[in-house]
Amino acid sequence: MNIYDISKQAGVSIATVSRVLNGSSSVKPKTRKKVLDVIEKCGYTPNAFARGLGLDSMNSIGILCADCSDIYLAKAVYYIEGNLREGGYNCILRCCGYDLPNKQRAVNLLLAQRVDALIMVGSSFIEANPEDNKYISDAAAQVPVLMLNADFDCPNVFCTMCDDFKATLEATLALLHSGIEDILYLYNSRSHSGLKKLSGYQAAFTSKDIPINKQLIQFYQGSREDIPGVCRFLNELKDQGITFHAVLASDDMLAAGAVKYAKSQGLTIPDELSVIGFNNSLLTECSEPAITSIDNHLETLCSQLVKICISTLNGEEMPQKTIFSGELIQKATTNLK
Amino acid sequence: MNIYDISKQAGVSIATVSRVLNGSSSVKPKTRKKVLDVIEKCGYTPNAFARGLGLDSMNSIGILCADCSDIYLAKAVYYIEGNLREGGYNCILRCCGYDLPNKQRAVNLLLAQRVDALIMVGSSFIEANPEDNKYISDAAAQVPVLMLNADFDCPNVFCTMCDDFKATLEATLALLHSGIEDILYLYNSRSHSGLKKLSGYQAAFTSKDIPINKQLIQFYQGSREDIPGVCRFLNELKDQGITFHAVLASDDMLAAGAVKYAKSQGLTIPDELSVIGFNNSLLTECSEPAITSIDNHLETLCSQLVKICISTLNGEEMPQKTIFSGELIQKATTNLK
DNA sequence: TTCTGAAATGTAACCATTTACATAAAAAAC
DNA sequence: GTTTTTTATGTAAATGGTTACATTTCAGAA
Repeated sequence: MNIYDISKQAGVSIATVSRVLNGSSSVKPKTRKKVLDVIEKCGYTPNAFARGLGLDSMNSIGILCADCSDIYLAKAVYYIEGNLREGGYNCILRCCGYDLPNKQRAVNLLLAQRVDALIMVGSSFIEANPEDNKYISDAAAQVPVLMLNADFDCPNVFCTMCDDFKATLEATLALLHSGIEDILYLYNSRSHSGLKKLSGYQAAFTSKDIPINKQLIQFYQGSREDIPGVCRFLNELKDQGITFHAVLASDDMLAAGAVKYAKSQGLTIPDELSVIGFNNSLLTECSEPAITSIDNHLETLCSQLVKICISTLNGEEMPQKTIFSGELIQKATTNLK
Repeated sequence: MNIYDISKQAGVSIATVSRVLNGSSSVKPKTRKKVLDVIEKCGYTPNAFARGLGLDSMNSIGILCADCSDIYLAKAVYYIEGNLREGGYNCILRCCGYDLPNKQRAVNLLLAQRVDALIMVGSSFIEANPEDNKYISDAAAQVPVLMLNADFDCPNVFCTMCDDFKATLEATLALLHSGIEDILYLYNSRSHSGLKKLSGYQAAFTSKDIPINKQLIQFYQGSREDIPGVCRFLNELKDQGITFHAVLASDDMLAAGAVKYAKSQGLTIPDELSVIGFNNSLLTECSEPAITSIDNHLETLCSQLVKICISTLNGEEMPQKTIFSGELIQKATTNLK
């Protein structure tokens, strides 16, 4: 069943059938109806591959994501997919982990699938060594590249992000203002955004002329899902004599681990330990007490990103960077002024 | 840059280039090298659309999921995508919510994209009214349909699932054996699998000749992410005079709400309230105490499902149903024998 | 009625592959 | 050194759309 069959049965040419299907140029209402009736009767669906070949596009967007089972990235993928769907696009999803070769491979495979654009979800796509980011600019030479929560300067790369630096700066200042100075900064990702948060933390101390205790900057190497592991890690720090009265974590999972740590030590929250997480995810509500967290308006970020994506594909000129502010959502693990 | 350009530069025919690219029939090593060198030099990538048109396949699988931001479904999508990727397939992801029209629409759009198979992630795809499931059998008439955690009898539909009935039966029996009879069954989905769990719960009582208190079967209508809402809901039940000493929840989010409820009432866990969740997700570890939960071996389920998918596409005869057993993972919210 | 221009429709080229079949080259058999 | 068989390669016809351009149709003007 192809366009020829339809054209024969409707007694028109294939061009007319095609026009009816695409609503491109004008077709006489009577003809349109005749064609639509035949299409309906036959249950005909145009062949997407042939259409793709002719138009050089199948309206599909490649979504790259280190790990779509991550509670935060999953939400991002969800919002992005939803917005693209609304816009009439298909999403080809590829999880690629955190290693460069896999990321490169994933990009190449998506480009080979002839996606219209590439969306990189999460800051893990930017490598510390600038030369390693060639894979991004190479991709951008072929299709628009959209990055969520990453900051990368390159033509045809569009970044939509939360100002992690500012958000962390403000959260740290809020803790300092409430009189807590021994704040543990706990992070689990050396990604771009993890480091921006770290500098926000540091900037807060600098702005107050308070020296930074390097022991209070700790990197957690364990699995991203191992909350008991985070708890153990903090207990080990404590055993090493490192003391702190607040934990500022680069994500909610680490914050949840900190809450568990407080429980294991019999510390009251927030009096003896304040905890601030990042992303304001479901985990903040699951934990008891509910965790204060920095919300980065993920839904807005994603809808904006997709808007830019689609507009760019339609040939509109779009801003290369779109930056939103984070927002500290106070819950029960802090007692800030 | 197309196959003709390559064939010209390599001094061979396009058929030979095609054969080199596909490794189909034999090509003289010398010729192969010559062609590969030209391909390499030109950075040529075959046009996936033309390939799709010729082969009537772009090696892509449609993944349908009610909501890929759901902590459990996201993991399923992750495992499925990973296995498909390993097998050389692309994933077209479409979230479609829980309503029939959207599900139908999503299926049709994926079929219009000419996917090789359709994977439905989660039990939400089966409608209560059998007639409404025609959209599944219609789809199965075109491509293999694989269902995760759903049980549907239809040619060309392959189901991979956990025996929710048995798992819930065993969990309920374990509670009964430890002397708790007023067990609240709390669920938030009238999906297929939600109802199977319910019947497991009921069967446990029946097998022990204990009457079932209908007040202890409660449906939570709120959002799937609203843990405080679950807590409020349970408090309302308490206010209505409904008492219980255990909560068996159809997922971990509800169980986390139950733990919050115990806190709000000052009940000790597990002495005054036992809690059992479902899925053994990250939430079980985030909650304090960690929640006893039924693990349904999602990773195994998914890898099996994809294996069946790929084998079926390769023309192998595969079993229509694959059933695994769940496993009760004891943590700190129960004190079972 | 004829002319003019716009609207509707048709023709045919093009998109870039795969592959059945034909043919040429090489290897094996005689 | 032929003939036969096997292996390697080429030719050309699909695959099923889109669309530039050519042609027809038709309404309104002269």
